[in-house]
Amino acid sequence: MAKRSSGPAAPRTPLTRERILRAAMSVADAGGVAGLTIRSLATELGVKPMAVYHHVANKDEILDGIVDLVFDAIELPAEEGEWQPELRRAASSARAVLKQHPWAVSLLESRTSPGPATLRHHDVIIGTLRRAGFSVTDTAHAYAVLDAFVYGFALQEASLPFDEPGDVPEVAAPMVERMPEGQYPHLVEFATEHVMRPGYDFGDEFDFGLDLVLDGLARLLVED
Amino acid sequence: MAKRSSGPAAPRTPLTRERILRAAMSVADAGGVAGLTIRSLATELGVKPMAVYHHVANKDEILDGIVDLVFDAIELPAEEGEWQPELRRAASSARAVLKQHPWAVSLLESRTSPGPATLRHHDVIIGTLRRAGFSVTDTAHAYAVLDAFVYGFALQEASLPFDEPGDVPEVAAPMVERMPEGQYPHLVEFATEHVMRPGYDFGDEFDFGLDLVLDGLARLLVED
DNA sequence: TCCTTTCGTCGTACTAAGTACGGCAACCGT
DNA sequence: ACGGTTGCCGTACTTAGTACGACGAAAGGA
Repeated sequence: MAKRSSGPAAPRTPLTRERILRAAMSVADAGGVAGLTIRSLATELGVKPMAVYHHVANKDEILDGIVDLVFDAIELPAEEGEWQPELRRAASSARAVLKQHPWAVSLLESRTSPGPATLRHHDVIIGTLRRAGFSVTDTAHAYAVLDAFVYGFALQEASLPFDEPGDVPEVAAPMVERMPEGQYPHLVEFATEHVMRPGYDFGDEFDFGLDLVLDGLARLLVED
Repeated sequence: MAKRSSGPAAPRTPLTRERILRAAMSVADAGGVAGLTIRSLATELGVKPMAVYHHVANKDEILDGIVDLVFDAIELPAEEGEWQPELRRAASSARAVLKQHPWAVSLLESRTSPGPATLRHHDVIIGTLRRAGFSVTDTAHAYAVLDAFVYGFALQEASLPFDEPGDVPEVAAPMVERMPEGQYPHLVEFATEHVMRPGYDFGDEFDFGLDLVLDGLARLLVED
């Protein structure tokens, strides 16, 4: 059988940090962070638990790693484009990615050591704002609102009890039923007259909010 | 010794669901959600672990419970006031409470069965928006942005690696040092020229963002 | 006042998960 | 062919959630 080595530095192709993190993402996508254990991860990789620990120090490092992978998947604004469309695209991408990996949102809070993709992401966004003409102070303002909105929206989406807009009535109806009569009148009105109507999709609220934020920021620019 | 019974229904005053949830909050405040275990909770209560399970079904119920306690602590807008100041007050309160209990933010995502205080909170906010004159659709828009911003901001605050504004330089300086030369130019500029300057406090960004959002919503109202 | 019923608490123990430690085997260059 | 290196695994210890059943104190009736 032919050797598989193709040069001076060709190891055994086994289990790299990279492969571990990818697998960890799959497992988390399938079963949430709670379902991501060293053992489930090892099973996914077709390997015994302790093998993993030769490539990462501990589970926290895995969690940090997959958060950074998530940031890596988010589109960055282009250097050349106008700031508004570029930031809109980046924000939409962020939202889309976070929707695909809902566990990422809750990890954001507990991870305090940002990886390279995370830093790059922040760097490029800040750069876009500065180039658009925002002062350093206003850049701080702008980035804070924008990020807060995107993360917050993702957090809300992640905590929705339904995945598909079509599922809403089936899920919402029993919840409304269980509410004590007249206790939450506005909530009931809101649910029956809006949320449970056909065509409702919470995700649609994203564009509204994003435009509101970007408009507000634009106003900040012209005032100077 | 006198009996302690003061009527027909005077139980033993021992370990109620209420006391358990309060204690769980304290433990989480002290050591984060990770530090909240049935055993640590039992210790805090001066009781053995299994005693807890006579008042709650499982740990998830405790987590749901303390999330609802957090919502309970958030001020509600008053029925009589004007919508803008009232929502501003409610949002500020939410942010303050979430800052005190940073673990709550990450729990929001994983909990899908809202408690009474949570429902009340939503109900009153929706009511405030409706009374202000927002249509049902616009109420949905408005609530989504506002909540996204508040939660997102809380999420950002919770993931800051420092607690006190004064600590910033000590924490940020080594992070900047560790960044590869020229890799993140905007980030470095931002850190050195803004974040590490005396007087910087990320929390100050909240009011800016909140005003931006509320202004945007007000504009929505007059356009009709 | 004593016994019984009931309810709250506890002891024990099982399972899952993170991970330390040391052994072993496959592959490398010589 | 051979020793070293690298990567993988077996075993086992620790912590955490929690099922099950026993124990003990409080409340009510005889």
